[in-house]
Amino acid sequence: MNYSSETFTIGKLAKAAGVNVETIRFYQRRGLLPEPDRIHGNIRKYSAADFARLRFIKSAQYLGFSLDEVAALLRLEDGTHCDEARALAEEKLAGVRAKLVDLHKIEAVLSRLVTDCCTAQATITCPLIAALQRA
Amino acid sequence: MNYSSETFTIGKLAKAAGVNVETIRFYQRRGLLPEPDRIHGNIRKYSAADFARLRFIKSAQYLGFSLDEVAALLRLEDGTHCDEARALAEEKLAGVRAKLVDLHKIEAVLSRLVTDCCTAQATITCPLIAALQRA
DNA sequence: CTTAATGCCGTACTTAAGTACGGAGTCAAG
DNA sequence: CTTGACTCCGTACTTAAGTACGGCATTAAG
Repeated sequence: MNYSSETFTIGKLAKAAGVNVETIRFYQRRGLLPEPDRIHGNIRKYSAADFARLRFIKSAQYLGFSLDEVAALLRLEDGTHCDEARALAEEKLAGVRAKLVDLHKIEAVLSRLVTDCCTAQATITCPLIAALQRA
Repeated sequence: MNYSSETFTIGKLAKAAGVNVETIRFYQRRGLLPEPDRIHGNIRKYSAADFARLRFIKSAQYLGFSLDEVAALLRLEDGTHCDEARALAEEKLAGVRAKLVDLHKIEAVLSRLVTDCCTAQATITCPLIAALQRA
């Protein structure tokens, strides 16, 4: 009966994608994954397409898209809404660049703090904490 | 009676520090701010020191410290635990640098996605979404 | 045939960092 | 002396993205 090697139970899919079983059920409730066919009465049967979709979700998430945004992206999946997808991506990109600017500043402050700390042994208060109080 | 210009009500302090009144009460419950003296029976009276401490919390938070870590930092305030403060900062710094690496990668992917999108009008599917599916 | 592993389901819990709410008391200005 | 703005308190709610739980059914292995 099981002529296709490309079907997964929920457990297999979870393991393959490196996520928790509950996460898949959760994505289903959120509408990010379609309710799959069932076999043997009640067991969810996933296809390679489901696996790809799960990977898509995880990639987009890594790129900073929230699950709501991923859902939006998935709704544009037919390729006729290129502009909208692009707008979403541009927004994300702007956010990422802003975050980069901030993180570079933070890195500078933190690394200065770390080098200052304990070089000035004479001072009574920790220079790191003192600096933070002035920051 | 009010001979000091350096006292705040909770509302004034909140406004001065740019936070919500409830946030101050919340920080008090978390032990990040001391319970202040009360005047007129029951009104919290804050000092410039409280204001400084609040600024400290917000700076540290901006640098990526969680409230728990801020609390730890504040416990080291006497300056005799420079090493520990430094260790915390070094940990944060490592985290920030890792995040920077990731964000740079993400920026590259996203900006390529954005430029690819809609340049290849011939394709049926949106290149952005297709790329994400392969990512 | 039995037992351990899965699967199913709905519901509740988690974490972080606040925000909001409702009712009561108080204070300063007009 | 009243009105509107603060303040007090404890409790409950919020958001995001899951995770965990408990009870029951099914299934694969030994």
